[in-house]
Amino acid sequence: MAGVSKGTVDRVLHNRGNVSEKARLAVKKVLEKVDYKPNIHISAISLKRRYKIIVTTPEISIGAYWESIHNGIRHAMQEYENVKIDLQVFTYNQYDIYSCRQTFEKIAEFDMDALIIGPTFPEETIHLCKRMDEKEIPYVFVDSTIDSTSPLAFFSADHYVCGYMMAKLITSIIPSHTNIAIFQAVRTGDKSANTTILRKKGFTDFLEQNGFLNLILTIPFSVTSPEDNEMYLSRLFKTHKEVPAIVVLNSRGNYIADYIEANHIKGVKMVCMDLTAANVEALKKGQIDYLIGQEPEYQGFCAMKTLLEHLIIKEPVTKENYVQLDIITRENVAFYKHFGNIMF
Amino acid sequence: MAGVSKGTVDRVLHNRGNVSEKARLAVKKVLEKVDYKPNIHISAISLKRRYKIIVTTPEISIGAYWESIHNGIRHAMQEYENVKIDLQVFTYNQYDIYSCRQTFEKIAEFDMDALIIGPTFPEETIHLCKRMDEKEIPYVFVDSTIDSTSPLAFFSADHYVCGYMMAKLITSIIPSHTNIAIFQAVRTGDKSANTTILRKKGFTDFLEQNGFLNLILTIPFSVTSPEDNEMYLSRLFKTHKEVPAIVVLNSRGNYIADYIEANHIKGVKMVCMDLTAANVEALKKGQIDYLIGQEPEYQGFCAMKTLLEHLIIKEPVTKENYVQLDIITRENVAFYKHFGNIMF
DNA sequence: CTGTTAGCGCATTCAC
DNA sequence: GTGAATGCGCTAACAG
Repeated sequence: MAGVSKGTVDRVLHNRGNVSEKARLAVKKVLEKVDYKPNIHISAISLKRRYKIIVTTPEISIGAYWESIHNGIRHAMQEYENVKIDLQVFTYNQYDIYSCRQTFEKIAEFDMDALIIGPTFPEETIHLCKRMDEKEIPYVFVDSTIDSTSPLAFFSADHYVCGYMMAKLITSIIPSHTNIAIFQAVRTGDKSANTTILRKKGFTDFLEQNGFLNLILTIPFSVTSPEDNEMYLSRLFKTHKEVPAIVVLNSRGNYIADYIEANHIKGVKMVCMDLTAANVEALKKGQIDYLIGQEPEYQGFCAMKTLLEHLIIKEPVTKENYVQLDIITRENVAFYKHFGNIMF
Repeated sequence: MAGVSKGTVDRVLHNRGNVSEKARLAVKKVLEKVDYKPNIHISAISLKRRYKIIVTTPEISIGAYWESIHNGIRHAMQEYENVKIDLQVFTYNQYDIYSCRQTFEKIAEFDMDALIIGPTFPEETIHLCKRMDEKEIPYVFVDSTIDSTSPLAFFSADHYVCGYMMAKLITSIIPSHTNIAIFQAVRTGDKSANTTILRKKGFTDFLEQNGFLNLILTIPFSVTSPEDNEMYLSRLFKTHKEVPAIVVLNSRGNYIADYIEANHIKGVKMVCMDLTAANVEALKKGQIDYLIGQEPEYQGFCAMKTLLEHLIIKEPVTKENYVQLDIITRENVAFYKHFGNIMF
């Protein structure tokens, strides 16, 4: 249509240069007119290039939160099976800041085309991102985003709203005088995860803004040395004659639910995070009343998909992407497929 | 690998016959070994065939439920842009059984490769499906499914559970003695929609099973002649000194919310269905407390996607597909993209 | 600076 | 029954 060959069109499409201004304009005009959209799948089959992509997140345990994110990532790779991807995964211990630091240092040395980061500690992440910025390697965040970085995009829940909703839900099912115990994970290196901080803020803001006067008990919670939890828990249930309501700000609510069941404590209302296998079980048994889901598969899926689309056909992407905060009860949990539901 | 040419492999893949048993087995064996998966996108580009697909649903109004389903259908077509599809849409008046009957009669006469049905009236739908079965034309349901038919698949919420959840939600935010008014749509021809019946059953079952003794007022609700609603509504709020809680079993909760606002009635708790533009607005304003979402875009998307995959690469599909029942509040509504979220 | 050619995985057509 | 040839939209290597 523009009176030039495929080769020239291709050069225009990918700004490869070596095209006369006249030909370039002619081609551009036609592309505009026919509203040309490249087909990424077809592109991919003919593309010889291999992409090296690195993924770094907290360690993956089966049936837990981060496994879902990785599932989503793999799922995107399946959908773009024609794209030749070399994937490398580096996990770190999310409860140990030194583990994170070490892993990130190592990653920074590698060569790659893009990076997916599941961040926990802000400073370490910022440091890694700086290195990527220097090398102009695009990176995207999943689970949460970190200030002072410039990712290509992020896919995260709004953790402030998340905490806010947890407060709304727990207060909707307990008497106004009931104490509320909030559990948050302790981490070596004394840094809280950025997500926990935001959730806690949202939680207390809700109570304040809506005039709730429940006594709030903040309780540390160790994933690495569970024996400490026993102490806190027994103290919690002994010192207060009336059982408190419980909110767990990380995905390990099932630990608390198990303690409560093992000790035959009755009447505890619980709101927890994430559809881990163990949490879902506790929800079904009625130990947990509400779970908040944050679409981890979808996050991983979108992260990888966005990256691939950016690498293959340039096109600008939406940078800020907040995922759904699903309110799950024992009634609707069965419909939240641990793996499905990716459109867009 | 099997010592035959591409042509023979293709014949085996598509059961086109004209292949010796020996060659067929050799190819099958190799396909098995390499775990061959056809790539539907690449298939589609080389496929000469055009597919004629008909969609029939209730009429579409902007910002309303059925528009979302159609959006999802179109979205699937975009994702499979290489597939040559001739789409024809026939809508009927969902509040008029005769309109439905007439539309379905017309459709039954047409020739097509596949059909997507958004059903309302069981008998009319069964009749249409019988005709399709005779001609061996595959059809899939969206929104709800109908007994005594044999669709290729259906994508629907579990409407019984939906009603059950609405009961749980409304009772969680009202005092135990509050009356509950249930609105359900009236339809000419005196047939209720199948979805309404199921939701109502779920609703009353929840109350019964959990010992709730609230007085239930069932109120008819006309979408076609709204002037009748005024009468019912004013009577409702006059005869009962204490304002009742309200549950609307169809997607038009905003009508009631508007009445309540226009008449300055305070303190009404509401649980309604579907993220229509008007309902979302009422939710944000605080008129509605909970909305139940049923992923209409996703339903439409999956329906079309399933059909295409069935038409192009045969492979068996999952027949029964229950979608998420999302619990939406003013806090999390912003994250439910009216258009996104399609994986798998 | 430009056009030609080959090839990606797949379907189709036609001659053997 | 079978294989070879052609083409879908696209990238890439190369010859001019």
